[in-house]
Amino acid sequence: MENKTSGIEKRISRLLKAIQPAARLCILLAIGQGEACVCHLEALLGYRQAYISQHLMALRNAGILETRREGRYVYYRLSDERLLGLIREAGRIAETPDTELEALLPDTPLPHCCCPNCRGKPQTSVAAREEFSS
Amino acid sequence: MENKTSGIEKRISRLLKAIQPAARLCILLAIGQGEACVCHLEALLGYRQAYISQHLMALRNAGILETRREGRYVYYRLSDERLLGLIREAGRIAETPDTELEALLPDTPLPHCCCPNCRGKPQTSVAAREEFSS
DNA sequence: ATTTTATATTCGATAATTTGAATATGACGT
DNA sequence: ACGTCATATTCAAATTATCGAATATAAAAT
Repeated sequence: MENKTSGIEKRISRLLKAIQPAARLCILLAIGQGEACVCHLEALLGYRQAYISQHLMALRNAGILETRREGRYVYYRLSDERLLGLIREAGRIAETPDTELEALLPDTPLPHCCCPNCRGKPQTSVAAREEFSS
Repeated sequence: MENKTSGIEKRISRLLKAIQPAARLCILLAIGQGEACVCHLEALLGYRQAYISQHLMALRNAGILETRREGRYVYYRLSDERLLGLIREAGRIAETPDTELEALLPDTPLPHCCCPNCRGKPQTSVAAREEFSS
């Protein structure tokens, strides 16, 4: 294959490939502009711990996520906030009403999460998230 | 795997997956806001015809490209111009200076292209594209 | 020290993607 | 009708991604 591709598309390709799997989009949206620890994502998204960790590792290796350790908890945050905008724009193009996406962004205490940010705090209607999920 | 993913991420995922391969990004950038036929892409990108057609088919199946037949030529265009913005934003996030991306967008006559748009027209500096490509 | 809790890593089987090669189709010129 | 040019499709092999299962590490609690 005589490839005339400049390196730029390859970088974009790597970025898109890293965020493309649905589970990773969920994770990124769940983290949003804030931070989230693994147990939070576990409680929010209903995936198993190891599964989430694998995706987090992939995203970290791609330079998309950064971590902060605090005791036994590890908090993940986006290394570039523009990523959220990118995903939102993709959502618009994919014929998603913007409102639906917003509903996925919240960063609120969860009943089944063990992390300091969730424990003992009041719970919002967002936890009703499980309802409209498959 | 007890998946709590709503359908939105899946739609985004499908979109990103469709445009993610580097060859498809090249194709989409080559088409730009205008139109391009297969032979044009062939001449511009240096891929083989069948290879390009395969990617075009995938993009068409994903609803990203539309076609217009004119004689024996088939012209492809983006079904949604916002896709270019999406790719550009991804380029920015992937630490690509915007100028580099712009250099990939032109829609100019090519020396080795047989299509009506290229044949017989003067050639611009853009055909020097082959130089800085791998 | 040992256990528990939170998170990370490794491994392997299955599934999906990629890409070249060969071939097919469809339109035009002769 | 036949050949040729532009494009599309099919097939299969090689590569790569996905995801569950098992296990490892790291920090706190006991």
